[in-house]
Formats: sequence, structure tokens, C-alpha cells
Amino acid sequence: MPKPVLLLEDFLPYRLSVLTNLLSSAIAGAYRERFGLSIPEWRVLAVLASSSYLSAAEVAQRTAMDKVAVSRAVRALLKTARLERRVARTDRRRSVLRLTAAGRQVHAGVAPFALAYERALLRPLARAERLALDRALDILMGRALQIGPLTKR
Amino acid sequence: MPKPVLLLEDFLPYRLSVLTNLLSSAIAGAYRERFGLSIPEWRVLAVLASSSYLSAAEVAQRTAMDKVAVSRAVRALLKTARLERRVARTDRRRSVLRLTAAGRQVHAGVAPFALAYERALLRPLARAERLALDRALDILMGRALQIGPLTKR
DNA sequence: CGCTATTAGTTACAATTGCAACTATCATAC
DNA sequence: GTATGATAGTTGCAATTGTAACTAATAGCG
Repeated sequence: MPKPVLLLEDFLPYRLSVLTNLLSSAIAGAYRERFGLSIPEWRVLAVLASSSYLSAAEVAQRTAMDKVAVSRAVRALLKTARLERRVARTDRRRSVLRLTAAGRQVHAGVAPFALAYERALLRPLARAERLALDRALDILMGRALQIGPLTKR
Repeated sequence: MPKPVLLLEDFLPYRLSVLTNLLSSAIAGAYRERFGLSIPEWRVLAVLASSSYLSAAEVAQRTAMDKVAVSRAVRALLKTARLERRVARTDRRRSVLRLTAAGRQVHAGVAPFALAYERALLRPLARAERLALDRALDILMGRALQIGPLTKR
């Protein structure tokens, strides 16, 4: 029985990290250059485009960002008038976020771009391969959550 | 024909990013806590464990890190005496890196741990699914490199 | 009510990271 | 040889990011 060696280039977390960094920097560059958006801002924009009137905490949950990151992204989007914020009538701690017309317009510009990039990326994969990938990523995600932080064990 | 919408949670780069962050922080926490290693340090350690006498530039290439990150990781590993460095006889700009006994020992501690984590992660995937995932990631990686940065186009 | 605990969101500060400039060495061309 | 350009690696600085402390508001409970 062969002793398992560790080759960095075969190590799944490493491979995912390299791939993700590559994709993220390509996408981030394009968003910044063309729309003046950072990735956190883009994420906030994206969730608010499909559901309006969310609070910052709800946005945080749906974007897998922490509340500080959301706070900063919201501030930036407010400054560029792509977002408007009111306080919730029922709970004055809560904010209620909504895209402005300008925000929707930016989203309408970015979204096709993002989808085109994804399509380009997935082009060499057959339909079945894409489904397998989707499924594997879902499973890995669940599994990672289940295993959780390895500290304190 | 349905107009393509963009749902963040289905967007591949987003999903990869969330998964990668989850894995990275779990692993980084464990490495730091148990071995006092950062992820860049771990990567350097890992490549030097399988091939000794590399220069910093060669390490950078094999770890997909940039030279600044390698420089910093090397400095940290030198300080903790897990690495030793000499200058190349043939080219005095070049350094020649090699693990010390202590470095090999740390690697011998970390590697099984990393492999166990990977195994735990992949447990719910059948053999064929793992192969499909491997293959898909390879293809995506190549494709991402091919598409390249989207700026200046 | 009044007290304590929780939650929403922001701010402040520390750690990481990325980028540009810099030093030192080597390669090439004349 | 000397000048020009390229390469290896480091350092400094700015931007990003994460963590913890903080403020304001609400909820729960006696």
C-alpha cells in the first residue's frame, strides 16, 4: 500500500484557491474598470436586484459576507447613489435598502457581462459535466460546513 | 426563450469564492494553531518538501504565489529555522532554499493532517464524482488562463 | 415599568495583501 | 571592457480585510 504523499498541485483546497484567485482578479478588474464596482459592492447590488427592501443583515446572509463588509459596500454604493437607505418603521435599528434607478441600470450593465464570463468559462464543459460540477460543489460546500473550523477539537 | 437572470447563489465564481474562503479559513486556523504556520508558509514548505534546492522564483512558480509573498514566507520560515538559504554559486542573485530537519519535521506533521482534511471533505463523493470534479477543475483552470484578464479588451 | 441581554450597524485598529520602487547581480551588445 | 537592459529578491507604502469594541435600539423578564 503506497504511503500517501502530498503534492500541492493535487491538493483540492489549493487548487480551488488558485482557480478562485484567478477568477476573482479577472472579474474584479473588469468590474472596477468598467463599472467602478468592487466585488463586495457587486454582490450587494446583485442580491438587491432580485429582492428589494432587504436589511443589511439580510444582505450579509445572502451574500456570505460579514456585516462589516456589507456596511462598507453599502456606504460606497450610497455615495455613488446606486442605493438608497431608509430606517425600518417597525425597528429603528434596521435599515431598508433598495437600488436606485441608477443602481438598477448599473446592474443591468454588469449582469449580462457576468453571465457571459461564466458561459465562456463553462464552454468547454459538456452539459453533464456542468451538472456534475454543480453537484460536487454543493456537496463540498455542505461538507465543509459540516466539518467546520478545525480549531478547538 | 427565457431571459437569463443572474442569481448570485448560482454564479460559479461566487460559489467557488465562498467555498474557497470556507476551506481556507478552516485550514488556516488549524495550521496556525497547531503548527504556527500561515498558508503561504505552508505552501513553501510543501513544495520544498518534494523538491529541495529551489530558488525563490521557482517556489513562486510552483505555488502560484507572487515573489513578494514568497519572500515574506521565506523570511518567516528562516526566522523559525525551518528553512535554510544559501546563495547560488553560479548566480549570486539566486538563493537556494532547503528545509532544515525541523522544517521536514513540521512538514511531516502537517501533511497527514492536510490529507486527512481533504479525505474528510471528499468522503461524500464517489470515485467517479471525484474524477469528474478533478477534470472539471483542470478544464476551468485552463480556460480561465486562456480567457485571461478581462481588462483592456 | 426597569433591568439585562440581544441585535443592527458603524467605527477603530491591526494584520494581510498587492503594487511600485529599489538594490544587486547577471546577460547582451557594442 | 562599458553601457543597456533584464532578472532575483527585498522593502516601503497604500489599499483591503478581519477582529473587536462601540452605539443605538429592541426584546425578554422580573
